[in-house]
Amino acid sequence: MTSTRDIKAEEHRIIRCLKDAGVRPTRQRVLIGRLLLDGRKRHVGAEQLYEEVQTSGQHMALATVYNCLHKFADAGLLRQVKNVGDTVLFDTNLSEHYHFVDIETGAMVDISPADVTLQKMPKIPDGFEAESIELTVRLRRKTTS
Amino acid sequence: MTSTRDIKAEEHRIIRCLKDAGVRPTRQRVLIGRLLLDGRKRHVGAEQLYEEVQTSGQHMALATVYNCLHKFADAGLLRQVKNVGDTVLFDTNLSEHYHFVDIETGAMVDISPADVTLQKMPKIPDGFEAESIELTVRLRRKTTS
DNA sequence: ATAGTAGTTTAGAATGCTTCCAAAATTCTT
DNA sequence: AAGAATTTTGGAAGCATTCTAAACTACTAT
Repeated sequence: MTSTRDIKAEEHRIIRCLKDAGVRPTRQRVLIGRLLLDGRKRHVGAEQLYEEVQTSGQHMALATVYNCLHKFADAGLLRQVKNVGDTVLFDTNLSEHYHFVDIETGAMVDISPADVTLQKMPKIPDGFEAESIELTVRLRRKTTS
Repeated sequence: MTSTRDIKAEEHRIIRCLKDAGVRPTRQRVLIGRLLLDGRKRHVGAEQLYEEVQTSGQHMALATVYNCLHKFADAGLLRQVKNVGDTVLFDTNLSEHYHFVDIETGAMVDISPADVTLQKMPKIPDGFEAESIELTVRLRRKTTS
């Protein structure tokens, strides 16, 4: 059971979090913050998040969900994941890590950097710097033949 | 100067190549084969290839370009690249390698597997097998400040 | 508090890449 | 050369995402 007081406390935490990140805490952003910035590590798409918002009883334009996600990502509260399918996903796990991706379902599972060692790294071309390193292992369900 | 005879020889090479891959060598596929299966390693999108076809003086529906690219990829003549931007690219380099991607332009440069060492690899989840391992280094142009 | 202003939200339209469609054309087989 | 199967085609449709311009809301200075 989540009391009204708990919700208020949670809201304050989110509002502080948003302000610290330089993001104006609007009603919509606080709600999305509550859904995404709760410590759970997950990979969300706009459409899916939109549905979660509806389920929570609130309404919000789909465009707003997109706006928020991008704003959060720009502010460093989320990370945009670019390796997968047709749809853009956002990752609540901000620490360095990599991904397994099920090519059937698109489901993603994190790979801890402890499980991978990039011993030798290629030389970055002159005039550039690495913005991110993405390692993705695509998985196929084994044929049980 | 490319003689008519050279073109015929090239065409035969492509036709054999397609047949060997189990792909019916239609006029359109042979033309695209001439453009893509010439040994050059590059990353092409449908729209771009469509323009190359036009430039070559031939006509072909855009849908056919998409069809061909997918058919070629299914047949193992090309490799679909999934890490980048909004647009699907196909890679003529079939050997194992990774990519630098300029986040501004989307331009890609191959990374030789000789330049990277994946010393330790994460354990593949039960019931799955790795279909591919993608390593992408996103590059930002250095701010010359 | 209040008014002003800068930033946000909104619904729906617009975009752009890709796929679908059903008819016409082409390729392979016999 | 005829038949069967596969491809091509142009345009329509689909879909995730972005755009738009008007209404609204959060902050700031009064």
